[in-house]
Amino acid sequence: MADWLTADEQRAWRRTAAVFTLLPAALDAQLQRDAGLTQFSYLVLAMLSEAPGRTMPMSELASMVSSSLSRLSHVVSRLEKQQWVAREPCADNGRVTMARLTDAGWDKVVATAPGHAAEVRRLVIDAVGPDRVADLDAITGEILRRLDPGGRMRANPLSQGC
Amino acid sequence: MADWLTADEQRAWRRTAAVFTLLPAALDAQLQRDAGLTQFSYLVLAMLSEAPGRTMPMSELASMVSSSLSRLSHVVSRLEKQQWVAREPCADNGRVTMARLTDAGWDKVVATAPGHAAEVRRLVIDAVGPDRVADLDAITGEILRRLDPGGRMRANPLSQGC
DNA sequence: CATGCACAGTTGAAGCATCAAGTGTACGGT
DNA sequence: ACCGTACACTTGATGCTTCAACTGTGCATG
Repeated sequence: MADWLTADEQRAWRRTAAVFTLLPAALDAQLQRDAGLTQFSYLVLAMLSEAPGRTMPMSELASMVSSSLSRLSHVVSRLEKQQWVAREPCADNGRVTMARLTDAGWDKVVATAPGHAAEVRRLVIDAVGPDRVADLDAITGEILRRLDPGGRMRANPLSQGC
Repeated sequence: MADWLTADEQRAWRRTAAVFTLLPAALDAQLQRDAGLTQFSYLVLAMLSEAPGRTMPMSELASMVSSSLSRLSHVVSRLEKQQWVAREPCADNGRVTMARLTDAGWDKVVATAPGHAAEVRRLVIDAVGPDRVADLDAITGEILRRLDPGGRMRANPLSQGC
């Protein structure tokens, strides 16, 4: 079977692929264990916690967390059941729905963020070392440019301290 | 809300997190569209295609693709239904099951690999540029060391030319 | 103001992943 | 030979994600 990448490229990609398998699993495991949250649902809460009024239209939130509206809608339904998020119609525009972080949701984020941030630091930031954080930033920036040619991406932050 | 990472670290992490959302989705989309395969199921086929005799014990295969035995078992069941993989008992050891890539499975890999490799090159290798492939290799290597402290990881290659 | 179209969002079904439990095989000790 | 334990899986249920279809709102056009 032909080699489509050079040996060096292949090694780099194989390692990258392994990280793509293991890192999300590790971060999910920490959040699930300590907070009963998915990385994704945590991200949703975290983004809301930074929004003005802790409130955002669903579609804006969806683009912030890089998800489909459908996926977000399902997740918000679950978060609503736990009373961490509330849905409200928008006065200005009849077809937008606002997602608002409740006080309980805020408390949840506050309780969850430090542990998650620590895990991110341990597994990523400290792992690559202070010298290489800039390289990581540059590399992921280049890849993002390919993935999101329009540059339409929002920050997609894992939020406060993450 | 306190900042648990410095501004530089945070930016690097947010970009990284965005890549972790978008890149697997992009690669999955290509494979799904062109071959009706998941990235994971393709990886399983690809690993088998490189094994001697195109055959491997389930548990070895699982560690190669960094998955639980449970997940692998479900996926192999599906691949078996499509006649791409066959399960066979092992003569030497009554408790191992061998997974074997069938001829049809081999053909499937051959048909699928080039397109997938091209997408990997486009989105990752060419995106980071030849100068930075070594950096990518180093960074992912460091992260892997944290994720897999025992060093028990297999190569986790995306195989031929990927 | 009627028609058509695009946008914002929801819903239900189907597929895949994860978890907990179960089966059966090897192996160590007694 | 017997027992307990650890290993190599498999299976079924549950939950999340994705996909396709649907509702309802705004907006442009004639």
